[in-house]
Amino acid sequence: MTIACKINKQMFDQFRNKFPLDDDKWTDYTNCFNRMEVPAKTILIQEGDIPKKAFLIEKGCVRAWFNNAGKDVTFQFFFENNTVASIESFRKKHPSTVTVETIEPSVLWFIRKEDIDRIIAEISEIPALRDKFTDAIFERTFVYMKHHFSFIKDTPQQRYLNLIKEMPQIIQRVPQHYIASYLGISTVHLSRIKSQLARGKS
Amino acid sequence: MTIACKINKQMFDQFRNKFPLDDDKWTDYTNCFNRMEVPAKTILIQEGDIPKKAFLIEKGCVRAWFNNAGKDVTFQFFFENNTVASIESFRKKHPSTVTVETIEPSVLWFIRKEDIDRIIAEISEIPALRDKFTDAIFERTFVYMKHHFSFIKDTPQQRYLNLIKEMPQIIQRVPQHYIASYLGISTVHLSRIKSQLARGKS
DNA sequence: TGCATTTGATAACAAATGTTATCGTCTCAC
DNA sequence: GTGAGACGATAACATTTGTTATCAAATGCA
Repeated sequence: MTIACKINKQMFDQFRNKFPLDDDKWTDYTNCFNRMEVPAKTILIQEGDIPKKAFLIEKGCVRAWFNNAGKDVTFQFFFENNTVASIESFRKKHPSTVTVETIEPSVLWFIRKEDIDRIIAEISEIPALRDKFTDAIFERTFVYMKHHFSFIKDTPQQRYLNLIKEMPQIIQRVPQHYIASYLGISTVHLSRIKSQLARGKS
Repeated sequence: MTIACKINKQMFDQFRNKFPLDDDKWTDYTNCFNRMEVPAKTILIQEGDIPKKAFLIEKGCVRAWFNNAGKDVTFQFFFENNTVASIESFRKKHPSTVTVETIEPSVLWFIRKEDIDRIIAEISEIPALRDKFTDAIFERTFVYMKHHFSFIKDTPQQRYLNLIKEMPQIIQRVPQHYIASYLGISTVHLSRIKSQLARGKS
């Protein structure tokens, strides 16, 4: 099921100029990534396990979800070039509170936690890269802040409109009941919102 | 209205052992903080302005809120020993998207952005302190993640119960309509939740 | 002290949202 | 192919939540 190899790293070329590293280090780091192709509904991280890997998506899409009173609640979606990790588990060494699962057949690059830790430790000594890392964490924080904002102030319809504005592809690629739980509403209500919008526009 | 001074830094002693710094640096850093006493409803950061200061609360409480279609929506509460800053504005040099305002008469210590930037740059060269800083950002991220979780999966009543569990003091110290908007519900509904809980328990 | 304002509870009604059930379409494994 | 299950729309009804209005108590300020 999993086909891993260490060749064909041209996928990473698009990121090359973003990291001021010499070629040796670059090769070292990109060599930590292993390619894998998996079908839809493959579980990458299991809720309750301590995750040992993070993933970069070359092709496909992925969701993070958790079980709430028997129902599955989707927490986040990931698409091409997103990195997927249970950052809270990585940081706190707790079991993951979410399951991470492919939605489509996907091409992923995985990297082991030991390697991530080493790379972070190394780049933290280089101010420019350390700042990049800090920026990345802040960006993630701001995304969640924005979600918090949105849940406090917006109606479900507005949240839906925001979502299709920010991730238009989501409509085509993600089953609607995942989107509904991500928005915190029932599938029936999402369906109603869609038909309202369709009627309103015609 | 603002009484600032540079003496009486014993307030900071409680944090002394958390920071592996020599005494000179410690004095340098704590000297960047200025004490101020302000009445309730003092605006510390104005929505739309580029904030120049951050605050540490010695005594009192503070809320961050923003204007949404004419209504004020409370985003976050702060109590003793919390630090208050518009981190997104600091990081991105954007105008603040929230107003920060005292709820009670408060004793605060403020620090200027230039000083923060210098201190962060300096401690980033010391691995132990750099890690503390990174941890702090992650912690903030996890708090917002938890909020996001909660809005997706919990009812308003559950969110209210969570809140009084995590910040019991909030009930005594914060007007209920601020709490309602923080929970994303109307004041009437919060009132109903409270009376339901009271009836259920008796 | 006394008055204006803020705060909070409650009722009545309106609107939003959830639940359950049904149906048609689509997809995918065999 | 084909049959089971996944998916999405819709209806009918139940429940939750919001809105507006009213009142009483608490609070702050002149």
